[in-house]
Amino acid sequence: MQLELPKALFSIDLLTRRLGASSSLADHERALILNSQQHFKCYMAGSEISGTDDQQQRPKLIISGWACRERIMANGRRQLLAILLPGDLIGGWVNQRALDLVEIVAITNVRTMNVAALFRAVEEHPDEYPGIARGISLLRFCEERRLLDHMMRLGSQPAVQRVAGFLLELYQRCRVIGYVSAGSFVMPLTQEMLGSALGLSVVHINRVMRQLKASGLIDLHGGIVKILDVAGLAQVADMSPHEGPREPERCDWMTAAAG
Amino acid sequence: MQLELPKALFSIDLLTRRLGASSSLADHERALILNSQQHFKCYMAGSEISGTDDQQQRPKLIISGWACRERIMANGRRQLLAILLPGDLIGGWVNQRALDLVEIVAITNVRTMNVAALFRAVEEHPDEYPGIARGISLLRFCEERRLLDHMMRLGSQPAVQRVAGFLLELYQRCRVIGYVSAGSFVMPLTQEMLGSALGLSVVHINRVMRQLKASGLIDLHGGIVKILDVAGLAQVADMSPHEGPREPERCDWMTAAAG
DNA sequence: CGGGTGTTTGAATGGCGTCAAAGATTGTGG
DNA sequence: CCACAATCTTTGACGCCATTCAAACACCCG
Repeated sequence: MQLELPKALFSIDLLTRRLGASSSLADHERALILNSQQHFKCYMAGSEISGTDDQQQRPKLIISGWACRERIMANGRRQLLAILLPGDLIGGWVNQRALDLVEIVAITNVRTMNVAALFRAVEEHPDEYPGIARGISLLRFCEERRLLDHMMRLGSQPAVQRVAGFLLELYQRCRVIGYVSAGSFVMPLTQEMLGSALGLSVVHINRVMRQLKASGLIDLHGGIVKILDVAGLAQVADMSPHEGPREPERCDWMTAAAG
Repeated sequence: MQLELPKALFSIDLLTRRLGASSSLADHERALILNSQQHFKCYMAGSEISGTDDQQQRPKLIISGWACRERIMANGRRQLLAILLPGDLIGGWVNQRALDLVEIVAITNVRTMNVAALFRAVEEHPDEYPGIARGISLLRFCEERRLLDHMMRLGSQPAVQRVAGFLLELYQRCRVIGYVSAGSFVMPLTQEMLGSALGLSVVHINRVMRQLKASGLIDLHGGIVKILDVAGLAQVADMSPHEGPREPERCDWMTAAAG
């Protein structure tokens, strides 16, 4: 289930870029990140990355692959609370969050990096690594905001809007980490997983996807999603098309999500 | 909209009990809390306690009254993300959370206490006030956990379960802060607000409430909810009644929610 | 080639929303 | 103290969105 792998090629870039997204890092901060390049782990698709009983909860960074935070109810239904992409942090350290008690499961094969040493260094000398500290906070903040966005979808949007908004979010996140080319990105979620994330049945997910394809908003073939009309998709995602006028191009969450 | 009020009577008890819930407080910690008994504010029902533009975001403790975190979508629908009761904290300080950017609105008249001075003292000398620091973390942790629970409701439960679970949560929270007597508590949420919180229409909330009353699980008159059958309500909340057997009395979230 | 998993489609059922209108409750002013 | 408005609750009828059931179709892998 867990095999040690040789040092990943692009993990340095990924980690540096993500932690330094908010502010430029000083040289000694970059050096600290470089020294943290170790303790990789690999999880097979479907295996558990972090369970509810996992007390230590070593903080990790996802280097490659997709994962999700999922909770299963007594009635057997499962709910995907969040999708985790390369460059996302998991595991708390201080000020443990409720999110960190939710089980994390690998969707594809996932490679992670243990950032416990890096975190410890930043915590013990917070004044020495202000850029990294800000980067960590920002990453967590963004995930929380995404969680609230998702809650809005579940609570007050019909199926088409939910799917549209969710796809847009994935698109924007993939774009930030360089996983989009020519408007397309690999989307390894099955329709059943999409349903579990969005609170919809598999069958209905399928129908909605067909509808979005027919509308010329997206294209979907062999696990590759192509966003054909970002603005149109954003418009669908934000409001039901039959409810009154709306100022054009006010996709504020797009710019916000790019952080 | 905001009027200074004389020192509240029971706010000391409330604050001490909530911050000391996880561990007993030292004498100098109690003293710090006592010295923080000032800067009260009162908000009328329906007014905004904390907006998205409110940059300073002074941390406050709700002394009395109910409030909610709400977000409004482009299509006009509003979603209550969380209900805030006396003894709940609002406003971040360090490590700003995404939740703190959501508008907070008073449901009833609300009295709050500014705990900025107390927070600052704890942050500057964390080793001196370990009990209070733990208490603050615990309060935040509990709200996050409730948020996830609510997300589960919205994503994967039908109407009856949602309402049952939500009422049970309110009941447990009211019980902890001493607002339950003889199984009853005052519930100032209108059915429209319940609908906004649970992603259901007013009409359907009404039907579900009638159903719960007819089942002998709750009683409801004049804004007062009486929980007649806690175990039964928990059973309804956790799983749909028609889906297979289920081990009795495994209401794990009840004990967890009492923290 | 066959089995397993994921996708696609149809038909039927039902949960929940919408519309509409009639009570019930509360608060306000004369 | 009563009348009145405003808000909230309750109920019925109707329609639609989404689920469920069922089966056919595609794809991947051993």
